[in-house]
Order: sequence, then C-alpha cells, then structure tokens
Amino acid sequence: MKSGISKKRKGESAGRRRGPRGEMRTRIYHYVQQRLLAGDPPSVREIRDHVGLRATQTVQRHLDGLIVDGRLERDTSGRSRALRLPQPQPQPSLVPLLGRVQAGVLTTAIEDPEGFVPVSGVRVGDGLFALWIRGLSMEGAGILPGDVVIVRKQSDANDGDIVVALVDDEATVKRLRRRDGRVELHPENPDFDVIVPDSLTLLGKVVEVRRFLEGAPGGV
Amino acid sequence: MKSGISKKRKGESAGRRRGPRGEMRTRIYHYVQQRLLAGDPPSVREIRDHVGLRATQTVQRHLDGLIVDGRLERDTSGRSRALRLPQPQPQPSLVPLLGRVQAGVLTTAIEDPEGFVPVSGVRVGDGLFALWIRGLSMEGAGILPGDVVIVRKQSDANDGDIVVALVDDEATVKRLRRRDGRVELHPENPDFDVIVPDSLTLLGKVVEVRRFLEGAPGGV
DNA sequence: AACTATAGCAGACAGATGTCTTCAAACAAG
DNA sequence: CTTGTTTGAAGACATCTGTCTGCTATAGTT
Repeated sequence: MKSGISKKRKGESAGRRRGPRGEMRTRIYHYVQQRLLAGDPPSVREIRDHVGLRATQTVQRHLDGLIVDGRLERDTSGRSRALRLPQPQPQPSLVPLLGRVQAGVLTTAIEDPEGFVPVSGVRVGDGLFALWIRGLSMEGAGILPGDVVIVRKQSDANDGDIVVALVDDEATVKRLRRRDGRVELHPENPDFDVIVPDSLTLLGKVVEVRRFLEGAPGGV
Repeated sequence: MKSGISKKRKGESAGRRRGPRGEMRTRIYHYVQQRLLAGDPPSVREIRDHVGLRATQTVQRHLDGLIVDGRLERDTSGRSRALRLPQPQPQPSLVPLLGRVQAGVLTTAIEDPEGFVPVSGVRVGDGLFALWIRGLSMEGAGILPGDVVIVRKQSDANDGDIVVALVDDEATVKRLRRRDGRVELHPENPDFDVIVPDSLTLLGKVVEVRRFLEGAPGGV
C-alpha cells in the first residue's frame, strides 16, 4: 500500500464503519466529482486510498450505488478511469480564450491561449475557441465590448448566423447575410457599414456570448 | 485492433511517413489537447488508434518530443492516462440553473435545478445560482430574453450593480440605484418603470451574463 | 437475542496501459 | 551516392486497473 495506511492484521477492521450511514459514499462522491471537474478521472485504487479504505471492492460497491442513484456514470467499454458526471451535471470542457487572431495564426493562437472558459460538455470540446469582443459593431444584438464569444470552428454558416470571419486579415464578429448569391457581413449597429468581402474566410459560428460583470474568466 | 485499420502484412508500412515532417506530431498534439480540455485523458493506444498508427512506441516518441518542447507534460508516477497540459488549468464548478424563483423557495429551487452551467473556479462555486431572463426590461444593458444570468447570493449590493430582487414575490433582474437613502430598481429599457420597493429583498448580484445562440446549457 | 442488511477486508485474476527492444522504411544532409 | 536521422511497425513484458469471490464486523430490525 502506498498511502501510509498502517499495517493491520488480516481482517482486523473488516466491516468497520467509521461514521454515519452514507457518509463514506458521500465522501467518495465528492472526491470523484472534484477529480472529474478537474479533468483528471480517478482510478478505483486512487479513490480507495483517498478515503482511507483498504479494498477496491468496497469502493466499487459505493460507486455502484452512486451510479444506481444517477449521481455518477460509468463508461462500460472496459477502459480504465471510466467514471463520468451524468446529465444534468455535464462534464465541463475548457475552451481556449484567444488574444488577437489574425490570418494564418488561428492554430497557433489556440495552442497558446491567454486563458480558458468552461463550457458545457454537450458542446464537445473539439472545434471551439473563444474571443474577446472589442468594438460596438454588434451592440444591437446585445454583444458589447468586453464580452467573450464562444465560436465553433466551421467554414460555412447559415443566413442570419452570427459568425467570425477574416476581414483585412483580422478576425471580426458580424451577422452573415446571403443576398442574391452573395455573402454580406452585417453589423448590428447603424454606425457601422455592411461588409461585402471579395471572398469569405469564415473562422466559425458564434454559439455563445458571455459577459463578466465581475472579474475575468479563469486563467486570465 | 479495434479501430478498423486494415490488416497489413508484417512490416509492410514500417517507417512510412504519410505527410510533411511534423504533421503527425501536430495531429497527435491536437487530439491530446482536445481530449485533455474535455476532461478525458487518452491512453497511448487511444492516441495511436485515433491517428492511424500501428505501434504505441511511435506515439510515445512523438509524445516525448512534445514533452521536450514543453507542449505537454507527463505525470511520472507510473499511473495510466498520465498526460497533462502544461499550463495550470482552471477548475470549473457547476452552478445550478433554476426555473422559476418565487419568494420562499430559493433553497428548494437550488436543490432541484433544471440544469447546470459550468463557471470558472475563480468564482468559487458555493453561493452561486443561475436564472433565465424572461423579459426585455434590461435590454439596454445587453441582457435579452433567453439569456442566463449567474448570480452570487448576497443581501446587499452597491449603487449601479445589476441585482436579482424579489418584487411582488417574484425574482426580477434590475439595476440597483441608491437615491437619497432610498433604494430604486431601474430597468434598462424606457418602456419599463422604475420600481421603488417598500422594503428590499435582495437575492444576489449578477456576476455574469450568458447567451446561448445554439442549444441550451447542459442538462436542459 | 437472532436474523438480516450493510459495510469493509483480502486476495486472485483478466484485461488495459505504459514502456522497452529490435527491425525496417523514408527522408535529409553532405 | 552514402550516411545519419527520423519515423513507424511488431512484439514482449511489467504494472496499473477493474472486477469478482469469499469472509468478517457492524448496525439495524424484529
């Protein structure tokens, strides 16, 4: 045993409950939840060691109970570290929050973000990034300077979608309009002009807008 | 092999590079990054299968390179699924998203939320709840129907804060103003009236606003 | 008190996982 | 062209990990 638990004679503590009924299960639940929220799923032995039990089978039975209660889920493919948070407690994913994005360096910016924002797991982490809003061009849509938009990477979008496109080699957020077979990028502020790009380089579609009235997102 | 890679004769493709120098390493990096950001660390065999290699040792060598470059880290305790991203990651918390909140039932609503939204760990999860915006009274502040506000429970707030208060036994979001020792709840829309409550029941202060342009938050 | 259910221990075993060695093909440099 | 480096395959092995069986102690119920 690696955990410093004192050597006991065979069977010495078998069956011993240390606290009120249900306490161990609650302790296990909180430890697993914390580990899963941290993005670091625990093995059964790690759980065992953390809560001070000696047998993995005891942990398993508690986990079985938590799964029956719907508080945890298990990936049944036979892989290791298979616990999951269930709906409606989605496993959060972290989306890279980028600084300035210019033509050609999106991949680099994603690999070296200035921070991260957590999103619900239903959005599946691949293909998302987050950007700061810096201007007033989308004010009418309730998107203000200092907001963060979460963007799903895609190279096409529908009429009416709010998108991130490259204009003059700089990323900009606008509403996409299709007029007579042509693409237009519309601001949501009469003080800004409609942009008609010669060719559209679309980085993605805005799927979420966030405003932080106090503090900044994690890691910034 | 589980991945559907076609059976090849022994050694048939040994040493074959399929793309430009460095491409495989980049592909591996992106896959690992995405998995780690999703809170689901990959095994070496999962990486191997995802990128279409046949030997785990090849993956290991690429991972070694990524570790030398500082782009990934490895927990060296001998555990499985030991890759890490090098920056410290914010640890998200889950905030309950409530349905309708009326006087007297906030605690019940928190215990039985209709879903959860992940927030950055810097906000320390306890004491937070989230609410839907249903009306247009805060339109001028860029807070629209269908938005979700994240609220920190507190019974006092400063002049200018956006707060959640009980008015006519119903939770409402307004901007708090202090005038001549008196509290006023201001809309951010001229079509709505200023509210001057006889006594203020403040549920908390809005710390974040979120708009979901596609889908809803987890569990809803 | 007796009985039952719950909780925990110990040990064994199968499969997942990481790591190492050797060999071979492809590519880059001189 | 030759040589050295990089890249990828195959196979073996040690350890981690999940799961199962059997036993025991404790707590709850009748």
